[in-house]
Order: sequence, then C-alpha cells, then structure tokens
Amino acid sequence: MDDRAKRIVETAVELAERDGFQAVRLRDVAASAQVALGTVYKRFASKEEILIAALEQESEKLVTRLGKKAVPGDSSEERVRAVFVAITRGFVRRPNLAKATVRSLASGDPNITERVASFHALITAVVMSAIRGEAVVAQTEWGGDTDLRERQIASILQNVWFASFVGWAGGLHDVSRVLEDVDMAAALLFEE
Amino acid sequence: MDDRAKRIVETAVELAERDGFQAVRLRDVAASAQVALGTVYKRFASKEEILIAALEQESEKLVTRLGKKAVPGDSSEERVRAVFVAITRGFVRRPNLAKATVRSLASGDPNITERVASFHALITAVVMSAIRGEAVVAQTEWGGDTDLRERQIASILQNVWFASFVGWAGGLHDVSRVLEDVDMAAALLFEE
DNA sequence: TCGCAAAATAGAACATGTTTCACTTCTCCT
DNA sequence: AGGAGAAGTGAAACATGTTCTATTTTGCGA
Repeated sequence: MDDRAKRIVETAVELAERDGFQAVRLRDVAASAQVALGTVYKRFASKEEILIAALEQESEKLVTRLGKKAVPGDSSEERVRAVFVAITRGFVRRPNLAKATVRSLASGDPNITERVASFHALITAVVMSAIRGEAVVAQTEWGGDTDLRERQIASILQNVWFASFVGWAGGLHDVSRVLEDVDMAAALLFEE
Repeated sequence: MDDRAKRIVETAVELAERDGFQAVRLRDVAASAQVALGTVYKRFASKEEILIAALEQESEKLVTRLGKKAVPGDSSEERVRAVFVAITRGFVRRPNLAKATVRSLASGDPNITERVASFHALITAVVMSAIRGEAVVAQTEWGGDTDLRERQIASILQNVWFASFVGWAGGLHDVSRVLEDVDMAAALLFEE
C-alpha cells in the first residue's frame, strides 16, 4: 500500500470510528487524506473495499498481538475461549469501526470476496492454533494429516462467532452475548 | 399490509429476483407498483425494510410448507438435516432474492433490528421443533422446563447456518457447502 | 536537462436512496 | 351533500457513491 492509500484507509478508520459507516463519506475521506476523489477510486473499487482494507490492518495487528505469547489455558476449550475474548475485545474496542467493517464483510460486494474469505480463514486459523495449543501465527499451512475433527470444530466455532458478531453489529444483542454463544458452542463441542 | 404495501413488496421481489439488490431501484418499484415514491416511504423506512418484508413473507410460506407434514427422520440429527435442507432450498430457489435479503439482514439498519431478531428466532424455533421431533409451528412458547441443551444446540446450528448462508450470498462458496457446514456441526453436536 | 507517459487533481456529471413540497383525491363524519 | 383531514401524487431537491473529463503535476528514461 503506497502513501496515499495508507492515508485514505487511515482517514476512513477515523471517520468510521467517530460516526460509523455512513460517516465515511468519500468526499470527506479524500479531503482529509489530501487526495483527489479520483485517486481514492484508483486505489479502491468501493467504499466497502476501503473498510475491508482497514479490517485487514486490524486483523494483522490482532494476530501480531496474539502471537506475542502463547494463548493461556490448559485445555482446548479454555484456550478457545481466551482467543475469542481477545478477538472480540480487539474489535469491540472501536465499536463503530467494527460495525462498519462487519457491514462491509456482509455486503456481498464481489470485489471483496477473496478478502472476506481470507478474513474467515484467518480467524479459523487462529482458533485452530488455540485448539492445538500452538503459537498463533498468521500464515499456517495444515497438511492433510491434520486432525479433521479439530478443523471442523474450528470452522464451526468461527461460524458461530461470526454470526453472533454480526448480530451484535446489527444491534440484536450486546457483546457479552457473543462470547456466551461461543462459550456455549465450545462447551458442547469439546465435551464427551 | 394494505394493498399498496403488498404491491410494493411484490414488485421489489420481482426486481430483486431478476437482477439482485441494486436492481431494486425505488423509483422503478414505485412505478411498477403504480404508486408514488412518497407512498413507498410512507410504508417503509428504507429499501432494506422492503426486502425484509419480503423475507418475512418467504419465511411464513416456508413455515407453512414445513408445517404440512412432520419433519422426516428417525433421529434429531436426521431431522435437523432435513429441515436445513428445506430452509436452504427454499431460499436458494430464488438466489438473487435470497442474496438481496441477506444483504438487508446484515445491513445493521436500526429500523429493522426487531425484524431481524424475529427471523433468527423463527429459524431457531424451527430447528428446535426438528430436534424434538415435534410439528413445526410458527409461534412456539417454550417454558423454562425446556431442555436447555436442546435450545443451545438449536441456537448453535442456527448460527452456523446463518454464517454459512451469508458466506454463500457473498460468493465465498456454493450452497452445498452451507449444508455441509450444518451437517458437520450437527454430527458433532449430536454424537456421543 | 528534456520530453513524455503515468498519476494526480479539480470539478462536473450521473445514479439512486431519501426528503420535501405544493397540489389533488379520497374517506368519512355530520 | 359538504367539508375537514388523511392519504396519495408528481416533481423537485438533496446527499452521497461512482464515473468521467480536461488539465496539471510528477517521475523517469534517453
């Protein structure tokens, strides 16, 4: 990302955090980033794409933070819980930005399909790491020998988290519910 | 819903089904429904609200259809699978409409929060019925004596389905994946 | 250094969701 | 029947995402 693109994303983040998705007016973004509107569109295909870029930055920071030290917890369930608390808190720290990015995630804009897929994959990978008690790393390659069940559980938990997080973003319930949903799923999936 | 509102929703459905969310241009909707633009806004607060109204119609039909005969299957898992196949197929029959409504569901528009919550509750209720092997009914009241675990499982499955369905709507994967995700979750949640 | 191609800019233009307004039609009460 | 208020209408206006254009600036290879 070149300088201008960085300024654009940075500005969008500020506006989104201050007043949410609709406050990210591209004219304002361009003006604040000291860039022409055409330049914004040279870099990003749509408003959603800018916010997804912001999400990617956030995700990267999140993974970096998580990678600093091993996920705490003596069991998969505990570590999963810890990791979802961290993820959720990380996003909810800037609630309006989080809601704006969720909206972009769910917009269905074909321009960002791959990016959305990457995001889901990233969360799933982090959860995978937590289940196995390994260090959280951004880019993991799991071979076919990987335990299938672990991958399935990670995928399910990721889905549960995402659905509930979207619910939070839409005002259906508050953050505690998101964590409860994930905890509940983890409890049922890890018991036996 | 009065006559005009019905015409509006009906028209929106047609346009959405033909060419998706962006094709639902409210001027066109108004014209096709033989109604003034102001009248559209007298009935619905936003474009999203119109599509949510369409979703409610669809959901109602779906529940009616499901209620016709008992959900087939000898175990909770089988019935859950059957019910999700029916729900998913029901929506995917009109893919563009489904994608448009998903987009509205995830828009975060505060005007529709309750409606979105109702939709989630409806799906969960249907799944609950399937788990218990009871007839599917639109409006069920479960007392506190209801098995907690069943409610939790229903809620988890609903979340998994929703997240995966949103993924389908966003082009992340195709419908079969949605059913695989749900099946996988059901398999893990019902095993023991 | 010069000149050109790529990138950036300012600003207009366009599309469409949403709001507003002045006017007309309808409904219903007396 | 007559009239008041509600509802509907057509059209304009406004906001903002997106596109387009003419002009200027920038960076770079000869």
